[in-house]
Amino acid sequence: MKRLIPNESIKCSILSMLKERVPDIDIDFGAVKLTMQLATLSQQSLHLFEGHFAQWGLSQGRFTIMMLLLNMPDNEWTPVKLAEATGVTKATVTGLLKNLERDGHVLRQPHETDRRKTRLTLSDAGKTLMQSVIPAHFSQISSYYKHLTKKQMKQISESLELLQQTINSASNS
Amino acid sequence: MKRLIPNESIKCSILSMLKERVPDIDIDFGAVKLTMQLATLSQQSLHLFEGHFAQWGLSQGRFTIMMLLLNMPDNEWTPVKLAEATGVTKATVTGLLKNLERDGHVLRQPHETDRRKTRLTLSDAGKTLMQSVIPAHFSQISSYYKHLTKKQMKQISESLELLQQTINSASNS
DNA sequence: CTCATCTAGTAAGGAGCCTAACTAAATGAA
DNA sequence: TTCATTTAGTTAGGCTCCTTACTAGATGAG
Repeated sequence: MKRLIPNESIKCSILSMLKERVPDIDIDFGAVKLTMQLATLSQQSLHLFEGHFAQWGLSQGRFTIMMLLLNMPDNEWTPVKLAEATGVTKATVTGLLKNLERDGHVLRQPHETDRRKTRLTLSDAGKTLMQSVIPAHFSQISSYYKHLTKKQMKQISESLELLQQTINSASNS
Repeated sequence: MKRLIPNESIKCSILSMLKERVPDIDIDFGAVKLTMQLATLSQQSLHLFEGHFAQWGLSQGRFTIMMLLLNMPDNEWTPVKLAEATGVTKATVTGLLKNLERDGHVLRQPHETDRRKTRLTLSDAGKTLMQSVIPAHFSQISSYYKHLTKKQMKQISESLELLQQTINSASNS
């Protein structure tokens, strides 16, 4: 399991060590604990999703790109538009497209009027793949939450929303 | 901002597209939404932390390793022990150590009795660095949550705990 | 003692992310 | 028209992660 976050027993040791080492308190150890919890969860959830996509030789990034190409063909997708839509650099998109094209999922065609641009589309094979991935993927996901009550789901969603806001304000400061 | 998750407006389009494309319901769209929320949050929080560590030329992985070497010297740290403690492969640890040694933070010494092993310690420079990173890092973290109430913190922590369990049972199935 | 096996660690190569620097094409102000 | 600037996209090289395959040393059964 991909973590790079200390395991539980070691996390505890570190926390108690911290309390000795940084006793001058402006530090809320509740916040530190929460942060560790969040970091661990984030690692694990992303890893879970990656494992998911790996079943079909995809990854989060490859899946997202193919999802966009599949569902919004009117958009005349280009690498730059994909980069903006997914929040990743142009160079990263280039790399992902290179492999997606190599694997026969995506086609790169020159744009008719603007010769700088590249028009991106899913190949037939790519479309077929997505047709089988999508139902499996999303029913798999929804099965994870089967044992949670509506109320729990709501609480979790609210908490994630709060964290989202916290992180956004932190990122912009 | 590193995401590789579609932005909000596109996420909405995808969701509505999904409802047409996969109408045979065993799918709880609440769950799908929650998953997207979790994925986005995970990406962003990890990215925030990375930006954090980058202030001192570190990364999550480098910081974790140095934290372990600093706080638990009795442990006679070796690459294998680090890999176990952090949940990452031996090969990954080798790579991280290579760079940490190159940057003068960590020392690799041959083990006295078992010549297969490598004894790992922080260099003086590494210790000094951590002495300045730790207080700054953790006070920065705790400042993020200043505007949250105790009650909110508690709710968030519980939600993360629930998600943690959900993910763990999903990973083991 | 010997030899198969286990353990510690590294190497090679791939993927997904980044930044910085580049080419080629379009645009627009003088 | 011309030439600086902007835009689209790729390349090169770095980091962190992975898997697979290897070397060297320790261990233990016969």
